[in-house]
Amino acid sequence: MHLSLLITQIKERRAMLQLTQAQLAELSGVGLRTLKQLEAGQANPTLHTLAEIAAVLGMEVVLQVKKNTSL
Amino acid sequence: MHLSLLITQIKERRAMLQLTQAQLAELSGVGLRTLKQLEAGQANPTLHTLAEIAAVLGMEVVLQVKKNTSL
DNA sequence: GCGAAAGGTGCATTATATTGCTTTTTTATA
DNA sequence: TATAAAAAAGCAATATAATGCACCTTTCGC
Repeated sequence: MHLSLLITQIKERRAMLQLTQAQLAELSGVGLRTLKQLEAGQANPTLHTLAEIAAVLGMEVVLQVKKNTSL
Repeated sequence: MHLSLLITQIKERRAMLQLTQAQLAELSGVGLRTLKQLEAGQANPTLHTLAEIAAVLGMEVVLQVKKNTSL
């Protein structure tokens, strides 16, 4: 998994929308401390938390089938 | 967010690969109880748990930009 | 109908995600 | 450079995800 990619996407998207961490936290209903930890890569967020943040950023969490399946 | 959609995808994918919950739990390293709760819709899994399960199923968790952005 | 396999659920414990508060560090701007 | 805004980090409390175990229900073969 690429948590770092998700984090990058969130940070870039937030910057694009010109939102501060505090604003995104407020809009998403997620605690500021939680958002900070997530962006700092110091978190293993729940699906709910990730989805709430993503929603405000105009994104959604999806499961995508990978090209090269090992099983 | 559509937790139900993610759940459906996981269950269908597992069925497609002809894996039992016990087998998927074993392969992903996730507790059987955890997987059961997830498939039963009684869970708010962490990104790590979801990703581990998805990986075994040949899928990955991604953030997708939605068409209709409200902000 | 019986029995086995798979799936679902109650209960309790442990690990950890979430949170607020405070302080420190970084960034940007006058 | 000052200084204000934003971000990062330490600390501690609370909520809850993850887990195992036991037990019940469903499904499906014989």
